Amino acid sequence: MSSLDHSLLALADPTRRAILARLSRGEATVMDLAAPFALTQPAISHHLKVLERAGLIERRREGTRRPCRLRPEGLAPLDAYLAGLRDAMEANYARLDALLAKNDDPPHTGDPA
Amino acid sequence: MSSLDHSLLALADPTRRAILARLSRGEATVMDLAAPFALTQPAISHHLKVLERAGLIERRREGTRRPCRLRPEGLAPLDAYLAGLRDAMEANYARLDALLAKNDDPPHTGDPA
DNA sequence: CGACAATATAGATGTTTACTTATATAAATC
DNA sequence: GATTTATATAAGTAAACATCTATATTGTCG
Repeated sequence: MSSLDHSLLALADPTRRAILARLSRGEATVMDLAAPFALTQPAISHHLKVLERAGLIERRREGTRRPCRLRPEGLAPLDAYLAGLRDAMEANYARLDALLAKNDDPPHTGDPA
Repeated sequence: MSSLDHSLLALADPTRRAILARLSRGEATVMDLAAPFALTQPAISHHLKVLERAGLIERRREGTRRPCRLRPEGLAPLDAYLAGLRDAMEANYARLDALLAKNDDPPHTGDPA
């Protein structure tokens, strides 16, 4: 599974985005995160694993706690993909525009009604 | 459901990203798209509906065909979200860095080994 | 070492999602 | 108007996912 898959799957869940939003206000432990979300601790642990696999967060050990924090580099694969996709979209759009502009006389497919 | 949800859910599926990649080489009909993907036509139709709901593609009528093409504006919600997330991540990171730099003497938690 | 605290893992369950086949709709062509 | 072509919708199924409860792990403190 590609890094892009992991990133997009991680972000596709609203709970995980909420966790990221919470983490953007600073480090938090699993219990910290579980509280505002009306979810059990195992559920949060699982979400954190998904976010970690995606490279969007990282965790350190602090005694029995495992505080998480955001990991900015984790966005790189997504950024790269979106940049490429945007380029492709705009290039394609420009090409279509050019094509449509050229076709003042309709082709053999009875196209413009 | 937010526009962001729709975008991320749409992109989270590899088949749908492959469809976008194919569309970046130009317009295509449902049958055009079904061929290289070893999927049935209804499956593709469903994926196209998801992509359209996300605003990532648009379709026109051409007789009995429904050619699809990419829709660049569709990326705006995602771009906005990612920009905000990146800012939050970097701000948080900078804040942590500052914090760690200030703590040359370790705190009461036996932190740096 | 024993009890407690924070997190992880396992197993089970309900819901969603991707997919299939079969059928319906819509437009073109004869 | 009947047949064919392109797509959409419906109904069913299997796999994936988020979630829970229960339990295991790991580290701290008395």
